[in-house]
Amino acid sequence: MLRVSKLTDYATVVMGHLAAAADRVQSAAELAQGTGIALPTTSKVLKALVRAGLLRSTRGQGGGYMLARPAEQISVAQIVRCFEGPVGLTECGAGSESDAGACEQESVCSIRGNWQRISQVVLAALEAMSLADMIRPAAMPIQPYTRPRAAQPEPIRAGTSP
Amino acid sequence: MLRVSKLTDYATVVMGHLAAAADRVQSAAELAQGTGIALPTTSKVLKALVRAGLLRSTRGQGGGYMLARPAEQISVAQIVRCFEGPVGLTECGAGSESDAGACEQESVCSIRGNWQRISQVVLAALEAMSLADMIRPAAMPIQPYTRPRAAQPEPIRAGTSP
DNA sequence: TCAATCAGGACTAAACTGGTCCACAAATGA
DNA sequence: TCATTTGTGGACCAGTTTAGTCCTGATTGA
Repeated sequence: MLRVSKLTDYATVVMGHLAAAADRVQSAAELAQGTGIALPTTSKVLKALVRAGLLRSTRGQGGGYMLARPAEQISVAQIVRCFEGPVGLTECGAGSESDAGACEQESVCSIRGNWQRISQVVLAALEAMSLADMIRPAAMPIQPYTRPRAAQPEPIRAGTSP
Repeated sequence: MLRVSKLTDYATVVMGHLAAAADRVQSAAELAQGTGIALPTTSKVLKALVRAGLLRSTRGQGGGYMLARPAEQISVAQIVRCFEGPVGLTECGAGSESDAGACEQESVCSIRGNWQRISQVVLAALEAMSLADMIRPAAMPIQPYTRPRAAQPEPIRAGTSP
């Protein structure tokens, strides 16, 4: 798939919703209704975003969630990382100390370094886009895409209701 | 994860192995041994690559696999697409005619267009790198990555044995 | 004809994801 | 002080996906 998980997708939508009314505290219920995402799921997403420091929450009556900082200072990469962990297209070296020695095909593994570079480009794209850009119709601070050859993938999605 | 599947990963390794000895037919067993990937799995990967037109196979004694065209003319995007389907980070609009109407949050869904652009950058990175580049130590025809701010993800991987 | 080799697909086990729910903690206002 | 509102943390489950294996058949060359 090379997809971002649904929760990540939801997160961008929820964050977008919060960014659109940046100075107002909104409760999980409000956000759930506003985005069309089920309340328990919205809640789950919100909790993760708070833990990651992207949102601030207040409890009690009149409580709810707010962006922890201006939308311009929140990158899509930060949101993605919060649900997907460190961004990288392959998992070589990312963890498993016990695996040491598993990847012995030195001869072939120049491939690894190149995968890393590809991942960095992906990461750069995610870093370059802020939440503020995201809620603007077609803002895009990253370099344009030049179509390489023939037929290409169809559009994609974000923000579907569950 | 924002990961490519293991099969995709294996595929780049196997293709790399074939590219390294481009004029020689190699059997599945040979490749399995050469890459350290289990034979049945190697075989599965090879079949998929043939079906996608990236490899040519010959049966019978002395049979095996070869690149369908020079490594310079095979992009990483083609390999990825063979296992992951159309590249796109979110699934909005990718299919499900029955879902029409599910994504009604028009207000928020400028987000969707922006996800599409991010996906295009990813795709461009994958298109830009050929299999030939991939087996060269650090070749990288795509623009360098400029580190955005503080701490960042660790390295990644490709080509681990199963 | 026989052995080597690929082709296609079924199948299983494990892992992951999405989604729900519950018991608890904190804030607020009466 | 107490009831109510709201977030917190974690457990849990069902469905899906993924990785990996295996089997049966087709093709080819010796």
